[in-house]
Amino acid sequence: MLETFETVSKAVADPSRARILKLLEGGELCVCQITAVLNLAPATISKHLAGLKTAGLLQQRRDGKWVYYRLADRELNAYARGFLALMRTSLQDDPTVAEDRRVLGMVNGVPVQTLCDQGRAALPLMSQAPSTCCGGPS
Amino acid sequence: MLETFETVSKAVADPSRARILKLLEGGELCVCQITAVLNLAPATISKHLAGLKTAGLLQQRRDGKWVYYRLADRELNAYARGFLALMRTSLQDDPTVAEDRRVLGMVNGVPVQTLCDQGRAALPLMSQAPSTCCGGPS
DNA sequence: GCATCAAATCGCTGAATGACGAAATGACAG
DNA sequence: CTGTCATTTCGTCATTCAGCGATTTGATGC
Repeated sequence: MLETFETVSKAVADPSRARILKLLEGGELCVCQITAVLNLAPATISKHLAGLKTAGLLQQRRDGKWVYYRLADRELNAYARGFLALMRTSLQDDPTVAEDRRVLGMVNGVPVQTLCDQGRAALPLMSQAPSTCCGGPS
Repeated sequence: MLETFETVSKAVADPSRARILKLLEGGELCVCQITAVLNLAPATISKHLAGLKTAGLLQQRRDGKWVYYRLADRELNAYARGFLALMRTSLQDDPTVAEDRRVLGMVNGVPVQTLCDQGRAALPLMSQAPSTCCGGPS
């Protein structure tokens, strides 16, 4: 029990994984969509998703070449349920989470296929790293 | 915000710190009492307590030579409040937490002064490590 | 003052973990 | 069957962190 609690809380206690959970509150997403929003290496995202799934926080669905993840709705252990509920009321006004949601909006405007092909370059305008274009730090 | 959330969730996501939080749900305790129950080095306990305090989960009170810690009731940030509430409904039936409560019962039967002097040796019977007395593993 | 003692801090070590690139997996198209 | 491509796994590196002993801090009492 303590072990399960530890697994779930450790899963939540990482900024990248917390961002993923907040992203998925809007509904299921393909791995490459999550990767585009968080702007991390696919291997890194994959490992985070595996950890969240192990903790019982996420469920998985395969559709052709793509794998979609969503917040667990059944099969969740008692602690996963509690933490997901807590997440839902947390970080609502966090700037990073808000920015992620904004980028997700752009990501949703692009077919998954295009996104997988081109990654962040597929997004309309403003992408890549927090860039210094148009007069960033000198 | 994400940073605060991370601090609080990381603070909770450790078995020893979770045990401390569960212990303090029964009311404030002196450092040496917590040390006796968890059976860890004082330095380790002190570091955990400092971390929990930094996260806004605990408050501190000095009484002579002793320092008492309790769950934060005011001054707690939004996340600390949420996590403390979650903790209260979690691990209620966990064996480790139950054992801790049992040991705490014995600790409460001993004056703090005696406890500080003798540590776990001050407890009535059954103490030290999960011992193998009376026919443990052969 | 000065000794005492609980607690906190410092410095260290071993283990766990986040991030990545490279290679393996597994589903699909031809 | 073979190639392609999204995802996962593997191996590695750098960082973080739990735990402890040694030392310092700070309040008490003589």
